[in-house]
Amino acid sequence: MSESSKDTSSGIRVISRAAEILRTLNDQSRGLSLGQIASLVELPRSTVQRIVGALKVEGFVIDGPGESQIRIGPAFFSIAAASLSDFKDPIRPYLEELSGELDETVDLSILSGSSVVFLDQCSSRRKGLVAVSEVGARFPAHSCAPGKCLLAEFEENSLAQLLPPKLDQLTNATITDLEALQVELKKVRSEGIATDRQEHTDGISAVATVITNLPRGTAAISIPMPTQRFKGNEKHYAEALLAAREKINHALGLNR
Amino acid sequence: MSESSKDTSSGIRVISRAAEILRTLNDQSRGLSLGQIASLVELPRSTVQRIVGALKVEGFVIDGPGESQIRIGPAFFSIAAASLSDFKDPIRPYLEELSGELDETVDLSILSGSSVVFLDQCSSRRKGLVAVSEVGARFPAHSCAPGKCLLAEFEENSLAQLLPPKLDQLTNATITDLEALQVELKKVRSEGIATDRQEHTDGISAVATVITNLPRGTAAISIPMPTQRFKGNEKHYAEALLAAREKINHALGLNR
DNA sequence: TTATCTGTATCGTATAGTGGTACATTCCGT
DNA sequence: ACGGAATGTACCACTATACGATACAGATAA
Repeated sequence: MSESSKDTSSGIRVISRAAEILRTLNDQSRGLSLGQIASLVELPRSTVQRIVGALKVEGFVIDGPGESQIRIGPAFFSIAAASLSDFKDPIRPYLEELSGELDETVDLSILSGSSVVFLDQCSSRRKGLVAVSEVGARFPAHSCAPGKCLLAEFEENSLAQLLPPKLDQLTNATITDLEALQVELKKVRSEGIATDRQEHTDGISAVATVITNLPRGTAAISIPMPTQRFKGNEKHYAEALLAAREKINHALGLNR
Repeated sequence: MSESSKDTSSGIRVISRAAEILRTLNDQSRGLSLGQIASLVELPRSTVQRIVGALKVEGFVIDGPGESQIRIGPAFFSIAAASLSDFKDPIRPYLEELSGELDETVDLSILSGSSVVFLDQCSSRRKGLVAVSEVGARFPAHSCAPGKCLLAEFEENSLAQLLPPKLDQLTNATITDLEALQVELKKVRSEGIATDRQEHTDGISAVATVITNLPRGTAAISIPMPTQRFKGNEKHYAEALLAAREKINHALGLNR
């Protein structure tokens, strides 16, 4: 019913609050003060201070040099560093192979809330125009190829909760209407390929597909490139991507 | 002793419990069942199930393919991936420079509890014998060069709580006595360099130094190599390391 | 069959987290 | 120099909240 932002919905309240604080901290890599966090997550400062204090003890957050510099802490790195390798390493060889074959950049990414996060990248050795995004970068999911193929894995009706109420417009090709996005995702589901035609960055297009049933969840592989190289070769890149996916699924023993 | 494992000591109980569950999961990268977790962290299964449930909602843990496959989840990656880059990227160029200059592997690591975790690595292009440890790997801190220089940053009396009661012996050069370790650390503090003479792995020696006051905490830079190349050149490598540290401190505007 | 795992659900209880309120500092723009 | 508004830290009565014993369905094994 209507009402409130009882979005929490389930689980232990402190934990969902702590998680929200961590997500908030992660967005602002400059660091935040207790008060800033409190107003961003809409909780009393005293409550935030206790939770942050607890997270600090565990190393999940850390004080920066000065005041108002609370940030994501090293415990996060140490836990993630180990598991991140488990995630990336098995797929890495296939990214390299695909990248070498096409001589284009290939990215590995996952969904984090309504954003795509890039976990790994194989750069092409090509000179001249190359599309590169940083590992660790976040893109709004609705605006890029890997995001769209990851979103396509969800039920139609669960998307509304997942996505923000308003879809940001990044270029004039960005899909900002939920209905239009649903139509697009339907196409993605049937083709197995998502295409981004300058929807995130002018001049850059991309294709992507999804790898499901990985031991740690679902990831996307994408190939971004200058639109000029993409035009006319859409099919070529899509097929290479699907072939790579097939190879990965087979090699890692994923069903589907 | 006395009593209980009230090691928690501070913070919110659920959070320290959740953190312990996460650390436990991270150690066993194969995944664990609720019951297994429960017995490892010594909590009732129902309690573990609620906490794990809450963590699952937030994406911090995820179910693996089958049963008894609870693991670290993608939310961890997505938060860490972004912040990890913030941590590594500013230092990376200097690692590369040092690695190129010496033609040896250079590692970046941090302390996680009583372990060292490797966050980044520049491999030498040298043929033949090269010392490589995986990014994400964990070494007991007392047994390796980066670990010793990170431990040297602590007060003498706080070490006893930080380290496990018994120091594991990995080779017959490993320091397993706390007193002896304290003496060694005193030397590390005065010289600014920690040396590992086959204390972690037979045949491998290493030097390391510490970078303090980084925006996200403290890290170590280390150069592992076959003992045969290290012998007689200790000073050469130590000086290169200190010079690199100076350069980093200056470039990143860290005091000290 | 029984025994032992798996994950899931229920529910009365009191513990554990909550958040108002207050304080010492420090850094602003008066 | 002076408020005013930040900062982080601390206290504490209240009751909502997390706790964990207990139970159930399903799977696997002996």
